[in-house]
Amino acid sequence: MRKSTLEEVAAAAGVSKMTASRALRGTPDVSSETRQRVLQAAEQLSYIGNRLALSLSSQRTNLVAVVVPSMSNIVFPEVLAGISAGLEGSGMQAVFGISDYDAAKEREIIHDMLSWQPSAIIVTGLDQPEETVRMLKSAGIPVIQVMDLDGDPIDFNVGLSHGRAGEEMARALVGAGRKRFGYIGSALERDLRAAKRKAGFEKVLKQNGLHFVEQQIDSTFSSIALGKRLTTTMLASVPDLDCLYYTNDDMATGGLFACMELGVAVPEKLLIAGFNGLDLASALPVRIATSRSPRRVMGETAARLVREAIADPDGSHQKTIAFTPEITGIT
Amino acid sequence: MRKSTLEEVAAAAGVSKMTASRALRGTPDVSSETRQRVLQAAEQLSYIGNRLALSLSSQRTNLVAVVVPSMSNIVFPEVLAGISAGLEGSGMQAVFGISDYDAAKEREIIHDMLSWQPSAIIVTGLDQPEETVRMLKSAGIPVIQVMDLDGDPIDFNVGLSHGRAGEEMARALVGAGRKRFGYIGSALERDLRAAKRKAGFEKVLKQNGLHFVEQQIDSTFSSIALGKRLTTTMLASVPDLDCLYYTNDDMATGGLFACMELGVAVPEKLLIAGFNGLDLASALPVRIATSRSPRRVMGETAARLVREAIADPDGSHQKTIAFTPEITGIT
DNA sequence: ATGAAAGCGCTAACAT
DNA sequence: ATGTTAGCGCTTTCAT
Repeated sequence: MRKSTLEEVAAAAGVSKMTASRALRGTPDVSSETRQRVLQAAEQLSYIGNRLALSLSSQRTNLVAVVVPSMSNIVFPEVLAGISAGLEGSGMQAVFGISDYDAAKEREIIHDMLSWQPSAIIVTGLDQPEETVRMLKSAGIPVIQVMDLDGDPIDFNVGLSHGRAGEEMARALVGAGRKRFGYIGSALERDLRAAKRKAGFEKVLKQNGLHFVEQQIDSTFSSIALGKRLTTTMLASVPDLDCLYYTNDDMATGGLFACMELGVAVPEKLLIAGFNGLDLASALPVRIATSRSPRRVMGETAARLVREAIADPDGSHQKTIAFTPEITGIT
Repeated sequence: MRKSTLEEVAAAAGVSKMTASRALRGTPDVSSETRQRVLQAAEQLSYIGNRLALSLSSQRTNLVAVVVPSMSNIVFPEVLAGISAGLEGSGMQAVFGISDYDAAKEREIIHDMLSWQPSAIIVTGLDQPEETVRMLKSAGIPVIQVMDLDGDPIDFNVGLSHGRAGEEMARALVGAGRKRFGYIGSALERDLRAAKRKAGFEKVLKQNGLHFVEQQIDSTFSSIALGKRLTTTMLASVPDLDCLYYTNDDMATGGLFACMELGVAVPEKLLIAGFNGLDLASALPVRIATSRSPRRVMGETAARLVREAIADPDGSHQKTIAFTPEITGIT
């Protein structure tokens, strides 16, 4: 079955293209009788409007491009869900791209997405290289950078400070009396926000005359299995740690599982700390420490900024919205 | 900065639109000197081609629409990752939509996506209502239904039989000597594949003169927390079960955590069985039974079918590709 | 190797 | 309430 066009629908209804277009879009000034005929003709022909033509002609796509580093860590789908929910009812639609934590790929994907003429673009983090920044700036649409706060925003910024999150966690753990710290990480050269947390954490350790007694950083991405493996290894060589800080909750959960198998008492002997505040973490049979980040809300907030910026392009809007993660699991 | 057009690039390079277009796309018959001038002009103007115009004019978008029910269950991102990877290098690009396990929303999203004139469409499952099926059929593009096998495919089909997966799991558990079965589920009226697994499981139980001694089905979606809660409740009222079958691994993991807190020996006293074969499940300190489904490979396979169908639209292609889940964790 | 004309399917702007 | 004209930015086709 060939794709039918507006012209064919119009012909079938015995009206002009323009009238058919109006009827289909629900413009008020069409007689209800005519509208009926057009709708019926469209139905009859299984007509589906061509948005390429629509958007090219009307000069707006109502597309919101969103670029995240990964889909395999549940936090990003959660942000996306927040964005989608926040866009609901606005007539705008989110389109997602994955950069795989790769700056070059991110540049390419942003370029690709911009070629679809989105009405706004949401990207992850503030650490895009200069060339990408230039591209985003010259796109002439609202740019929202989400999830991080440590850096210079291009335009709008919704996120939290990962440096501070690391600091606060260290402060809380030191305050809880922990002294012999280890660090277990993954892909820090790519996951820059995780690196910022680690840096903040170390800074506070230093202020307290402490340091990481041992650290192990893998080059692959975070996963429960990796956290488990690295923890097993580390505890074999340095059994007297009393606190382990991880890239995130996935890694920390793996660490907890390792402890359970090894019979290490958590948190009495060893306190385990991650980041994110995943649902998984709070269901665990043993409590681990974590910083709860409002991922869905950040997505919803980014969507709200998009809507406001598009509804009133010349208005003066609040450019930065900061969130503070809440630390849980330390008793 | 206003968006620049091909015409402006051409003017800046002192050539016609057509020559500029050829140079930018790398058509062979352009003098390298001219090409240089055009590329430089484009660079200078931060030119980004307008794909709306490109696609409208050339009559192909190279878009592959993909509709999945959810993003909050990691299995779908995994399928998407497989699709994206399988499309790499083909010049085609995946675009994702989420139906929230809602047939009406799915219909709407498919309609929306079709209006972008994708070159192919991948949808989840075989249970679309008639109207949606009609829409897909009349789209005139390859349709690939993924993840399920139990039903009548519209066109291409890549998946596994969830009915059989349930049967096989029941067979294995009965074979392992389990007798007092319970079922813990969630949102079965929406997650039809989970319902098929349960039906297959019950069929085999019946063949063996057995049945679910107790079942608890919540109307919300699966999660670790929900599995934990339902399990705690069920074990309080029926403590003598020796096997619990769950919607999926998330629920089963919650069940395991409940058992750990209650001090119920897994699997000695109670065997816990899920579905999916998540990485999470294999990292658990205690082994649970599961059916490992090849999610990423199904995505890659769907992408392969898309490429083949588009490369050779009139060729005769294999229409159905079946996978068999592997059962693990039963000793 | 380069250019001119026509058109993809729709809507904005202006009639009537 | 309906129709006409022009044009969105690009590629296709046909010249040269």
